[in-house]
Amino acid sequence: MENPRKIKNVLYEQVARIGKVFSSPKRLELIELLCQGEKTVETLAREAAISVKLTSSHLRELRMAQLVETERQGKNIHYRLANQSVANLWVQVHTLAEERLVELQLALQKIATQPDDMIPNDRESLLKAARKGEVVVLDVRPAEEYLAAHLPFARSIPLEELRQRLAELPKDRSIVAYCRGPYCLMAVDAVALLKKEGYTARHLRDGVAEWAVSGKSK
Amino acid sequence: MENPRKIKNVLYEQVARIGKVFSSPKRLELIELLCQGEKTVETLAREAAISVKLTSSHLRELRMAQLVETERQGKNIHYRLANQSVANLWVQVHTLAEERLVELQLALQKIATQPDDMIPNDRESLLKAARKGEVVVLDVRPAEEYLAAHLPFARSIPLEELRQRLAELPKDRSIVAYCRGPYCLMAVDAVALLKKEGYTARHLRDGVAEWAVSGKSK
DNA sequence: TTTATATTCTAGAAATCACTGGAATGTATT
DNA sequence: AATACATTCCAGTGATTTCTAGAATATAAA
Repeated sequence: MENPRKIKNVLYEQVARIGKVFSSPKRLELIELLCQGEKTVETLAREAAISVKLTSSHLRELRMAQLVETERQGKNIHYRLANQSVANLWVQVHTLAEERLVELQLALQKIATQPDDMIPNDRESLLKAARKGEVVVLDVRPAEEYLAAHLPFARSIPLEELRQRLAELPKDRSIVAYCRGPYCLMAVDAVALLKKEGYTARHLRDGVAEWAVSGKSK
Repeated sequence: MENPRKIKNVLYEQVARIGKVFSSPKRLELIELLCQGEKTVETLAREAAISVKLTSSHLRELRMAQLVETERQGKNIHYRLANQSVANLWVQVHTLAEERLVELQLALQKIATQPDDMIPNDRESLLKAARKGEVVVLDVRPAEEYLAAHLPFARSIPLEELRQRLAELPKDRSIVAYCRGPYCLMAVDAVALLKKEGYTARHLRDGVAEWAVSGKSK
């Protein structure tokens, strides 16, 4: 048996490899995007608003920590999370951050313009209402992300197409929009647009990854 | 409303503050120690085998990320985790690391000398056997850690005292020892000692923090 | 075969981090 | 009041990280 101290050092160093991945804001944003489904480097770069080169080097870190897998499809390389635990860990980390960091709580308050716009996280009753058709659950993310995974009973109208496709939505029922999660502004924008057009609309704070942690996504 | 990109940057930067804490091997070890209960700086330094100064500076990082709380008791300052979510996150991080990193799996194999020494993680049946008194669940951590929290039905004999207190243990029943978790060697040592002395002994891979994640610790 | 496209690799600059030693702070003991 | 003890703060050094720019690679299209 080797020196116990050396063995321990190896163990904690290995765990720290995972922690390191979650220590950079840009990488966190890439992970959140990958929680929405597999994406190419170019797409990730565009959606995270950073250069392709920088995206590639952050993805390299994710690869070296075995947290993503890649697959070449023609000219593009598609990245996806290695498994559901990675998405779960992202949710745990940002949830803990929201619990503990006042600065984050304050920044989040800036997003939710009116408090009434956000519905409480009572998943059971939302699910029930959605099943009965009392509310329309609206996924405003890009169509590919909806196809990769979406909440039960959700309909897809990407934010970009929402203005033209308003007619598809009923005015006599409450609309609940959601997007990638609490740091995504698409659902907020969707609600603002819908309310201006005379709809009853609120938005859901959580995205698919957050729901999955509670074991209710589809 | 401000520039959405700037708001997002603030959000991810804040979450990264939490991630950064988990990106250093020494800090991870300190967190694991704090999962066992509150401790002084000196104790943490000794148990993590690093200098008090370095311990203090790592604890400073934990404090600045609001993940620990401190309380002065006489000459000493006691550190404790801010809440259970911090311990849960540690468990999630090391579990993911064990899932994904071959290097970690290999290093862990070096610890568990004989595979039979470790019992499978069937918590229900262990609990049942412990309740009936068919097995003795033995906590070999220091007494303070046992007092802070321990598994149901567990008895405390710190590893240091085990040799002198062997008589307290029955030879006709199976003994299941546990310690701080999978990276702690105390339970392994305890089992080695017990087997040499003619006891039937195995060890539990998980510690209190790992059990708490499944909601079964006391 | 040439050209365009998507991605990675390499090198370098600026910022940050881990760690060490010395000084400072705050509490308990004498 | 003086001393000892536990802990933190500060300054400095070497290592690491983030990001940018240029070169290299691999595939698809012409």
